[in-house]
Amino acid sequence: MKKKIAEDALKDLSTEEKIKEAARKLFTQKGYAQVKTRDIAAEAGINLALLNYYFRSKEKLFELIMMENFKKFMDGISVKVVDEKIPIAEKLQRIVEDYIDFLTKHPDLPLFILNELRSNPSIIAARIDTEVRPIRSHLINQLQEAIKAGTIEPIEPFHFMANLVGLTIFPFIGRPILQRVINVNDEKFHQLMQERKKLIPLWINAILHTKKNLN
Amino acid sequence: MKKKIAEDALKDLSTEEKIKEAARKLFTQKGYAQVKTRDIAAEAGINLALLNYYFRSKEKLFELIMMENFKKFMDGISVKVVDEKIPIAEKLQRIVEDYIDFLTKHPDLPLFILNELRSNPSIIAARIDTEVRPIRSHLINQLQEAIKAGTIEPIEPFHFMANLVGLTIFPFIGRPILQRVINVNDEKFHQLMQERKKLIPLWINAILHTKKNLN
DNA sequence: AAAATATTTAATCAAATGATTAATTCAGCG
DNA sequence: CGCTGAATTAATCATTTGATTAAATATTTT
Repeated sequence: MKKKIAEDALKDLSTEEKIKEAARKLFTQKGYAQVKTRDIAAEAGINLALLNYYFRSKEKLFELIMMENFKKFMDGISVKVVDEKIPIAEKLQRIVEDYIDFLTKHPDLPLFILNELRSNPSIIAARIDTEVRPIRSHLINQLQEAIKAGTIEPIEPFHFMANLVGLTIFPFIGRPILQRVINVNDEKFHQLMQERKKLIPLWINAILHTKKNLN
Repeated sequence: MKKKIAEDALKDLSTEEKIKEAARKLFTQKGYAQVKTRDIAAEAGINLALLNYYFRSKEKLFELIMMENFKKFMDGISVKVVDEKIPIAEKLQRIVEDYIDFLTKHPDLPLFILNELRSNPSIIAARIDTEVRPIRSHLINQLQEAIKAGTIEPIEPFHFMANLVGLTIFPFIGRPILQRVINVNDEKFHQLMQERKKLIPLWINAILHTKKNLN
């Protein structure tokens, strides 16, 4: 019964949770094939057999992490967006702000999801239909109403969505390249991401008022 | 000596080239760890031992593909951009058009590079310094001159670059999600990408004329 | 405390995987 | 042809890797 003096960072967790945390970290960072069960065991500081004892197999454990990650990713999008009847400009501000906060906390998630989606389209595909479509349709409807009302210029919903998501997520995905090319340190990077919370809505707004968006 | 009647698509190549092509396809699509040497041998239609005979090891072969991919990725950026003294608006048109054509031909490259860069920062880092910096500095210089001249509103070079690259590349990276969320078929997708050749420069231009780009 | 149950460990297994070897076939050349 | 080196093959090796087992330890229940 040695008293553990704040030993291994967050490691006063149960064995099961230690394994899951280690798996989450490694899988999310490197993907399924790159991570060996022994890596997870080492990272969690537990015996290899315990992984199978608690989670039956590497694949089962991965699927668990996968689903949790995907849920996280989706929740990051959907919060506070669906029901409220606020104007689109203000809604964009909230979406972008929330999602940049989210990406700051989970910078590895987008690449994980994109990779998973490429190598395993079917599993995630279904969840997109059920979980993302509602949000999309709500937002896109609002967009199209604004177009009809003449408030903004016509634009393909695909372009609108690609721009919104691209402007928000890409800096985090492309961070290693961008930061090196433009020569920006970590502190400056985060400062810039905070700026983008205000700037992206402005830019999207500018885009939505640019003529000749169609044809 | 059976006459091969246009047998296996592009497979009148030498054995060495067959292996390389198979490796390029699989590595670029799935990454190093997911691809087994036996997969490459099968895809190339050759005996497993030939892989080591020609390329010594899986790792050597991967590094070769890696470097070629990276070079491709960089050439995609740098063409026609550096020296010419054309105005920034027109230069953007060329960059975007060239790069969308390039991405249409090599849609798997961005994700490959981003993954490689995350798991292996050092190797590629050096090449960014030598190969990308010159282009960057030229383009950024031109941007900052335009800002000084009052032609465009002030903007952080990082934001400018992230927006340009993000708007151009992200639709290709996020294609599986976007296409499903917005419900766009493959033909429509390519049509939209062609549209973006004209639209992205317009949008960037709108962004560059948005006030309060800096806090 | 004793029994029962849950957790943990060390050792080992079987399959997968990267690599090598030795033998065989092929191609060019005198 | 018959020789020579390159190309190819089948078989095998050694290591890695996911998984299992049986024994040991800890915890809970009675």
